Amino acid sequence: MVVSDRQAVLKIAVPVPQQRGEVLIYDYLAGPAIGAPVGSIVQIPLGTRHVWGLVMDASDTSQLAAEKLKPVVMLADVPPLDAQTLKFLKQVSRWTLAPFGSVMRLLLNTPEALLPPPEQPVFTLPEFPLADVRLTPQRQRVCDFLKMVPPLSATEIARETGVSSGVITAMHKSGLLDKQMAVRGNRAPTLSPEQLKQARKSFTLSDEQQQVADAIAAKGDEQFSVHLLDGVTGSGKTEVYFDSVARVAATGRQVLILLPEIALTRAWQDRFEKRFGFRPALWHSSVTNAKRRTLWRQVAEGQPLIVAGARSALFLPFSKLGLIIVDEEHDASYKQEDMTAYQARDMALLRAKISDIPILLASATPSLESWVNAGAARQDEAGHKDWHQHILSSRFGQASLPEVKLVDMRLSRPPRGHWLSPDLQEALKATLEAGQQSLLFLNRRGYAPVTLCSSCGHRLACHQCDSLLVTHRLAGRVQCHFCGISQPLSQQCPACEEADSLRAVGPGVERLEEEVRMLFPDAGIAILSSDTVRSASDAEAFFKAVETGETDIIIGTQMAAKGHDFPQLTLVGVVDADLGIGGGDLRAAERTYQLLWQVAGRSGRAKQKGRALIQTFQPTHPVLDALSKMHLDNPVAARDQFMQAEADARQAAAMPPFGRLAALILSSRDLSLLEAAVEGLAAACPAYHGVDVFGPAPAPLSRIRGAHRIRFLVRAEKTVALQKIITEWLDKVRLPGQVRVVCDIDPYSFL
DNA sequence: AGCACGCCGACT
DNA sequence: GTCGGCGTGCTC
Repeated sequence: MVVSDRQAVLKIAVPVPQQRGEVLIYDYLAGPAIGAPVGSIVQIPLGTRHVWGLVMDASDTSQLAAEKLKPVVMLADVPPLDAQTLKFLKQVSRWTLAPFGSVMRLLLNTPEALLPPPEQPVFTLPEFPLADVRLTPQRQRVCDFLKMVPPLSATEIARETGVSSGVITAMHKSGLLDKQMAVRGNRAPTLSPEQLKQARKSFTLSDEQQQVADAIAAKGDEQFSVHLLDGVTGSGKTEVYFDSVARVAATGRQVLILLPEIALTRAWQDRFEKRFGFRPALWHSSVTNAKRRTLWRQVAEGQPLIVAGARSALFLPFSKLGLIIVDEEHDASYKQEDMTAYQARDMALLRAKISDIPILLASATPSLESWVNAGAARQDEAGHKDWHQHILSSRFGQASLPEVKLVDMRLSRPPRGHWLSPDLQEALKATLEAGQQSLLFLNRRGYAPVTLCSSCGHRLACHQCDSLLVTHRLAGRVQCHFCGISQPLSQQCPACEEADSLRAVGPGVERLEEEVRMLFPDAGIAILSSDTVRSASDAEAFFKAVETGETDIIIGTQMAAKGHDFPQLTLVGVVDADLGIGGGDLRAAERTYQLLWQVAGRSGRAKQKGRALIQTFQPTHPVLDALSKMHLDNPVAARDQFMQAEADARQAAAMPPFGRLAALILSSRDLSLLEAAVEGLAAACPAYHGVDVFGPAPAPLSRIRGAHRIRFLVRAEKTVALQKIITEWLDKVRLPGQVRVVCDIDPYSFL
């Protein structure tokens, strides 16, 4: 059809998860959005519902008949996305092979931000005040206050005058106040000129920190560059990147600081506030709706802001972005593995490249990818020209790196059913007697990872997953760690029905606590795991007990490894260093190294010297050898030696970052249908030079929540257009509706 | 992703 | 005879 106005038809991207890596565009009559520029967010009818879409183009024609076109419902009450943000969304979609509609949803996840602000009740003094009503001092204060200010909400009046909000409602009821409905503007502060000036005030850094900060500044803030800020734990990386944050924020541009969700703790925020004198804008899963709405709109409007957020903050509609920081850049939680699989660190690099701004990657244990890209590896081709590596090799202040000792469990073996070697017991005792704190690290939740029947040998397993049930004594249940299903603990074997025959096998943190309590009955012992510390208030209580010295020994899972500062902690005991090393995981060694380094780094962060005892059955393994050299004169050299060996192995196997990898996971509840689909896909398998397809094989968890999963792995040379090959491959076959395919570019889970 | 349409089992 | 299970396919 043809219409008269040049912009009467809008080409709108719809939030429908179709078209792998491409934009699905439908035509709409512009209606109220006539003249809306590209990037505008509009509400449109789609089927029977209303959804938010993105204007991609305007036109006077449509291929479709006029009666098929529906009009746009409304234009969002926010500025259109700029060209850079649109380009970012498109490229994320093309890179991850996620449909553009799914990527769009990541950005449009805060629908309440798109509507005009809701009306709120506000209160004013009536024109003709009642003379005969008695005014209590509180009421008098409210009246005096309202004479000087515009209409305000009950909460605001209450806050400013120090009365309870009940006073205000009561005053309204008795006719002392008038109530009206009004739209309140954004009252939450962005960065004021005052604060921007404050951000720029000088802050004392150590010589080494200042040198690095200056080197980063010397590269300029006006174009794309990547800085790998590679500093040992406790070296003050945070303060160094705050220097860049301050410089860029002072120009009025927006700054994004990405942190693993778990690292967005009070401690980090306190550090921020200490440096800047104000708090950053926070973005993570538990930020309230009202705050999300405000922040989203401020970001879209281009107001000056420093946003600290988890990986989802990358999809805020920044319009004046000047700098990105990725803290703990090696952290595996930047990798999202479900529906829309993406690696936030890599997408942050993409965002910085598109916006032509600097990006800082900070870590004490950089990922092999970043380490190689920054040119730290000894290889023929140097790192990328835009990348720069900055090393902070000493701890800040009087702190030094902990002394690391390996405990050879073949020689120093604890009795059966116990997990602490005599050496570690001795160290715990000494630390306790010195009035200092210890952390025992065991990356296993619950009481025991395996429960088996001593009569028939049956192992308790999940009905709907390919996994074993974990005994949790504190909760009195056995639980599947993949689907979350649980059942009460029972003493009867479900297979042979023998009574009292189930035995817990292997250690979990709860069982370790039992052992420690037996050894040190008077010590304060606390478990730090996702089961024992669930909420912010749990965390508050936990850290308080550590701070006051009520806790002597912390028994922790992964949760204990990240970001927390325990000044009185001088001993770290790694109960089983071999846990993560086995298996066929590409990154197993790298990840174990990173995790154990971070854990060991919890020790001795203040004045007292710390140490770490690492229990292992394979003390000659490169990971453990490198860790044992942590405290030597040049910890970076020991680390680099390990990284180089890892890099060599990856290069020999042409694996990332030297080659490219993608996983295709097909899943279905119907196994025979799945197998047929897999067979069809295998038959259409691409055959190119420099491309290998492995599989089909059962996926890492061959069954989750009752869905069977089969996986193909595609490995390709670095120069190969991997996404194109996969798209063509999937286009060749038609899959039945019950079989789902998920692409994961650069997958992290193998096993 | 939603949501309606559509074709087969246990109930007022 | 209907209510409702979720398989299939469409949404400008």
